[in-house]
Amino acid sequence: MVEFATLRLEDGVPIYLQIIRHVKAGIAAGTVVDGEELPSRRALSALLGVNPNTIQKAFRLLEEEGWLQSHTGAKSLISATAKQVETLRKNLPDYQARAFVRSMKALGATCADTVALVETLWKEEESE
Amino acid sequence: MVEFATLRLEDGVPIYLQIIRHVKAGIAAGTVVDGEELPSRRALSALLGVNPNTIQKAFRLLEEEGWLQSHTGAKSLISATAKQVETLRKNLPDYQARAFVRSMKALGATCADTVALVETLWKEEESE
Amino acid sequence: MVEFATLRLEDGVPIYLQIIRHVKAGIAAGTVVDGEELPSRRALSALLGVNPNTIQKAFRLLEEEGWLQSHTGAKSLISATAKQVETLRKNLPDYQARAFVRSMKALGATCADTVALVETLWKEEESE
Amino acid sequence: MVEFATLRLEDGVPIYLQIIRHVKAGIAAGTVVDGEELPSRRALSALLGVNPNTIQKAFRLLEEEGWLQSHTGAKSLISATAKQVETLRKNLPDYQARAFVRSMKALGATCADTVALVETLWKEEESE
DNA sequence: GTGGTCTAGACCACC
DNA sequence: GTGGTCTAGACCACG
Repeated sequence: MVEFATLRLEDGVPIYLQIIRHVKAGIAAGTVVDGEELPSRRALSALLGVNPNTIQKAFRLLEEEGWLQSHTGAKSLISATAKQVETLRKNLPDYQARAFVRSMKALGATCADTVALVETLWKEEESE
Repeated sequence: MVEFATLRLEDGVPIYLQIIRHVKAGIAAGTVVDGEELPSRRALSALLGVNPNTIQKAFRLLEEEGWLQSHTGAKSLISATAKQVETLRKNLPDYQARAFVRSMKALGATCADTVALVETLWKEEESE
Repeated sequence: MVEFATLRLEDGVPIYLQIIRHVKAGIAAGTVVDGEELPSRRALSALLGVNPNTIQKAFRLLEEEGWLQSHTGAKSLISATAKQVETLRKNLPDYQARAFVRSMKALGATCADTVALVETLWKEEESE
Repeated sequence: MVEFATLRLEDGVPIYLQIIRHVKAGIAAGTVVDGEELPSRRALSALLGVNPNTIQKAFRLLEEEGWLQSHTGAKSLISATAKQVETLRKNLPDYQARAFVRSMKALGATCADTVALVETLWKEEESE
């Protein structure tokens, strides 16, 4: 089952895009594999506190792009061939990480500072 | 004059927010100081390829938060007291890093993975 | 449903202000009452031939002044307590008349001229 | 000399348009006649508390429409042939008065109410 | 030239 | 369908 519990929605970015990116990023990272189940639209809607229509939109777009197969009355399943995954991994250059590195540089931080900060916060988030 | 040539606009995040962040990052980094001029709305609009109105919105919000002063017919000036800068310098990197850590966790990455990724990208960005 | 069919947009005055005035006039006249529905942004936009955003601005300002309540996905409703209506009924005609008197004086008209003009136009408008 | 002392600038309408309308309305009303002097740009700017550029714009447009003749170093003079005045009187249907009558009707006032209100306010304004 | 505002159209999230 | 927001372009007043 694709995991959404750890997804924190960010402000200013369309929610349906964040959901799509989350799924794609999981596929690229290998934590989400072909044939895996997705939560039902209703469950995900409740989990994220978002309108079912918005979930529906994300799922529809994912299906149109071929990352998802959904059959009425059954759960949606991830559909990712090795080739698709390969392409994704190349074309999804981990925007967030790259943007993060750039912004830390803009703030004048060093690589060591940044790594230390990440490690500190990682532990903090763990204990929450 | 505050520098914007290095700003690369990211897709999916409101442009005016990216401009605000860029200015704040400059202030926090110390490359932008109190009393410094900002480019005119038209100049910045042409440089970034966005509508002057979008720049206007970013500047208006920055003014409302007290980071700049603008007077009709004259250039806008950065307005940052030492105290404001201090606060910003403390909170901004932390805020960015926390969002990044959360997104990496959501992808199922480990702390070690993340640190490695940051170090790799840091070097890549350096050589560009 | 608040009626806008009789509203004739005037040139040289911001459209959103004319819309605001029309709604307030309706409330002051008693033809628009508390709890009444307003047309949707799209419907009114089509009726008046202006951008939906302009309607939105008028409605937003009316809401900020407490003359209506709007909830996403539902129609906007007029919100006018008896006290608010009373105040409006007293001040609005006076305000409009004062501006008119000033402009007629500025043209060098006499009081008698002005009264005659008003009476003439009143009849003209009646027969239309 | 064309009189501007009684002109009260209204909010929301471009200042240069209000100045143009004031002059034209004076011509149509007969209180401003051919050959009459206008105040200097500087004097009018000071009187109305408005930027000289804005006065200049109004004068320029009036001249382009043929209502004004200006010669460098001399005062501007009204230029209004009988025919022009006739045309103006027909085409300038006293927008303000008509708009005022309409708005009072929208407020549910009667003709008598309105006339009484105008007379009251006329005296009030006089004593100021 | 400068900043400020109004109108316009497209897109988002919600019912 | 609804209201809310972002981007866009033109115009205004000002120095």
